[in-house]
Amino acid sequence: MNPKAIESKWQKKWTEAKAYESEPGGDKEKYFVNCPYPYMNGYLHLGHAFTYLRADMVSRYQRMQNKNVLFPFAFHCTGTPIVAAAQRVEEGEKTQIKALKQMGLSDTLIKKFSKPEEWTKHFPDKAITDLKKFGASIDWRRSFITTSLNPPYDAFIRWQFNKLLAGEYLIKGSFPVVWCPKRGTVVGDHDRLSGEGETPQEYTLLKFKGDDDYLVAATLRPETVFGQTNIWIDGEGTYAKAKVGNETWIMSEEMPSKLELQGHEVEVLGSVEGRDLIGKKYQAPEIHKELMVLPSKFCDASIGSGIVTSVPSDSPDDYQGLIDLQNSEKECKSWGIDFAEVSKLEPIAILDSGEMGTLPAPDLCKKLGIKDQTDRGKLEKAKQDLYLHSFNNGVMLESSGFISGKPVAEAREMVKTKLVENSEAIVYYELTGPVKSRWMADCKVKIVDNQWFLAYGDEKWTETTELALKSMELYPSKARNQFEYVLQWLNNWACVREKGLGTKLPWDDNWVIESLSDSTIYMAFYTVAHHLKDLDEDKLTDTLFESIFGSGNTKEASEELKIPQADILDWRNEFNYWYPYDLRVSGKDLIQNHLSFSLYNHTAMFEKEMWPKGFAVNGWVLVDGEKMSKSKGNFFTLKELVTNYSADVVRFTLCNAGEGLDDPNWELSFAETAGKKLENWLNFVKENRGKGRRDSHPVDDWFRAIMSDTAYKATKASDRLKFRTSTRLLFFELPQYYKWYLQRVGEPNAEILHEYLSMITRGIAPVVPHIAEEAWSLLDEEGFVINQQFPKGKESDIGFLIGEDLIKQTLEDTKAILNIAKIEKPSEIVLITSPKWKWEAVQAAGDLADGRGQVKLNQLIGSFMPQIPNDSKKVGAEFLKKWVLKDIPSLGPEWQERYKVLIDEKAILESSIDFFSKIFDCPVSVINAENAVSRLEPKSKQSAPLRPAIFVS
RNA sequence: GCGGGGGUCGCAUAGCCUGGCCAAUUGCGCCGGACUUAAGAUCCGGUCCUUAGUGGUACGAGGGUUCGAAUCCCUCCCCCCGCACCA
Repeated sequence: MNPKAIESKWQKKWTEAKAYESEPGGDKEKYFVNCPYPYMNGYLHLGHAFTYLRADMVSRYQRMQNKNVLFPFAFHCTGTPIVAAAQRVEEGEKTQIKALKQMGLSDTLIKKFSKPEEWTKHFPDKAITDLKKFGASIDWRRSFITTSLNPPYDAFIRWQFNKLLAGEYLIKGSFPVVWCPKRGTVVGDHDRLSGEGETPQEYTLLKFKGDDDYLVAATLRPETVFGQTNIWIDGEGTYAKAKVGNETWIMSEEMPSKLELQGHEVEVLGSVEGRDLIGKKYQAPEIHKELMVLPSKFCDASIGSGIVTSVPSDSPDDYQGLIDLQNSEKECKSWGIDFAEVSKLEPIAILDSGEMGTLPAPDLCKKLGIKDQTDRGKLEKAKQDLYLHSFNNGVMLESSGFISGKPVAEAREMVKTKLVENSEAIVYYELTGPVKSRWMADCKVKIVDNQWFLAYGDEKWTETTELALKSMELYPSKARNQFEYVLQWLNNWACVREKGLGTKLPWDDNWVIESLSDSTIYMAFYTVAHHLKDLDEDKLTDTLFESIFGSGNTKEASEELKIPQADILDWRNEFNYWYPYDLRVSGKDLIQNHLSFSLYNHTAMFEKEMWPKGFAVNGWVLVDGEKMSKSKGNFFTLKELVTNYSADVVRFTLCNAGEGLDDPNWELSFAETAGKKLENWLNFVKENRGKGRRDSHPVDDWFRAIMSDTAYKATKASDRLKFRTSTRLLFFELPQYYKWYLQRVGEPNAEILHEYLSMITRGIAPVVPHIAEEAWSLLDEEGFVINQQFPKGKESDIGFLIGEDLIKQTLEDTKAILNIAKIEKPSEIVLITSPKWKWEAVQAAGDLADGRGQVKLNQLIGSFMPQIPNDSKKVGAEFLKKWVLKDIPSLGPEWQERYKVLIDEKAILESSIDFFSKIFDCPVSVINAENAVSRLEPKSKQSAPLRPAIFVS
């Protein structure tokens, strides 16, 4: 039977049996697992599949641990990408249309994709089909899409935001964004032709007061105002004169429009030549000294404000610029400035930067041997080094007024605040580098007013959230470090947008709630989604949601909304039954936003008992060690993979790809051979079911112990979501033991064989449910395998396994020796077990060992030599030295444990003489070294406990 | 730069937290054998070097702690993820 047929057969049966439709109640413990819904601008791909498979495996595993499991799923449509893509289709943009064509969409269909609604219909439908074929154990009744296209969800989000506002988790403010002036929109990283990663950077724009105008200069280091000596300007450049508020400012020609975007009223009055400003004096902020305007070459009228304040003590550029002028009277004359006055200017020490001293810029310029201000390479480096060093180590000196004694980092904020309060400066933003939008325009910084923020920066809220994190289980536990860091670092999050799909802000419908903010507590919505689907829109009110999820009174809600109170109570109970969720499975990239946001919002919206119980994070799927990407041609959709390989093969390969935080690796070679492996298992079950002998064999117990041990380990691994480990144990390692078992007993015991078949079938069911189900039916077992118990077992103690290990080891050693000796067909094999005194020696050593496992040689020899038979004294001393002291004291507790029990090696080996003779096809005998004579004697000296000497000829 | 996770015998993976049955798991690949007209599949054996056995070298590089280090500590090199208004 081909795997596809098997898969659809069982999928149909599961659906008919409503195997995954979860209802609250019953005696079982509940388990609620979920994963982030996918964004619906394309088909599900390998990356999605990995995370969803993990959730699915957990769901199946927990079900097999006798729990009532809920695993729901939904689809995300909020935000700009769908709208933007639809817009591009509308405009007939070629790359967008080509992309859709590559997805296999017809031309007529693509035309429909100019409407966002079409995306939100088409892709979720396909995703459901794909996931069903993938064998996902999802309760589809509870599915939904986000945004105002789905009224119940829309209303749910409105309730959330009203409640957040009431709880003062939402605050209002302004916010700098990267802005495309051409398109009039915010430009995220993926909307850029160049300049990815560049962001708005906050500067302090210093104002220098003149007679009837101001010069403005942007600085990153406002604390250095105390060291200002002059003002730099581009003598060759042209500047703009503009009215800003009630003042007249002189600045670069680019700047008025930037200021305007940043919320200032600006009117350009005319222009000023840089040359005309040189030699003039302006009053510097904070220090209120008159400073002269001087020309420089590093100043560029097209960058920033085109004007720079000069702090030669701490800025290499400024220092070098000053030195250059002071070195050239001629240069000064040509600009018409007073050379004598320029010569008097000296760096003013303002901060102690530790090992770089109090005048770091001059020192550094001299040290690096900078020629002049055109020596850009060296100057840039000096600037970089100095900036970081001062920020991290600098402490302000006495000369720096009210901030003296403060570290630079603190002083910077204080100075900035004071200057702004005194109207001697404003806060101003520049991009960290040039950004070009996809609409070919140079981007600028815009200040968005009236922006709403989720106050993730709030200390109290963060504290509560940290508490929530503490109570959570994380998989793998290593991920906790990252979470702890993120909670510290998260700042207020701008949570509304001017454009895109989504839910309108309840109190201001000019704003749409942003996509990361409308997906923080929706796991709660799953619990009742199917009940709210057909409710009239006018009943979807805050009252309703508050009575289901919050502290609302159900009777009052019932009267107000004309919904039977029993219904509301049912819904409320269902929420209380499933919530909180036990586990959310996600990619590790969501730690720093979505998962943390979700935690914050849970603490804001729900009582402590409803806070999430677990997060599992995983890496990003690689394909044969490479990142998956469309351009590399290794981009696979879930659909094509399932079509090409079958669901179980994809599941098996993905499960084998990796676990933990590391990036899982999809191996094509594994995928190619996985189908065969699974088929072999089915065949194996078919051939072996009902077989086996009825009587018992000494090795049976050993294999039972191994099976139990394997089951125990597999359960432990699965509890930690390590399904690869668990599958390897059951599907790859246990069969290795089984092989050995067969080799030893010839025919397996019937009961054991059945347990073996059943155990592996149940054990692999979370990973490859279809094949497992088929195998289960071949075993003539009752019910679905997906509802059976996952294999249970217990850890077996070493003592129990030791005998079989001895045989295995001896077999391997014998083979190795034959190999080395190049004996193809031995005529005789004698296994010589170690004499009793050697055992006693090893045990004595164990007894004498101190806490760290150390044994003193003379002590051991002294106490033990008398017990050694006379004829063995010499050998005995050697043995003690070589074996006991070399190995025993240096080996750990487990090793010592092994030798504690005196086992009868001879009996064990004798019981397997038949086994050995069959393998080597020659007579095999076992003797104790004490009885070794003539030709066997020399060899017998090599015998050691659990390591018999082996004589071959 | 900052924060997090990593680097293991051709490739991929386990082991590391809690040091000692660790020349180190498992899958793939490769080599040899059986079966077969042949191929595939399957099964068996091998896959660091050396040796009628217990040796050497080796877990990114270099130091350190220890009787003992893949495992603990330090330094360096390299790879991945994230650094925000974006799903």
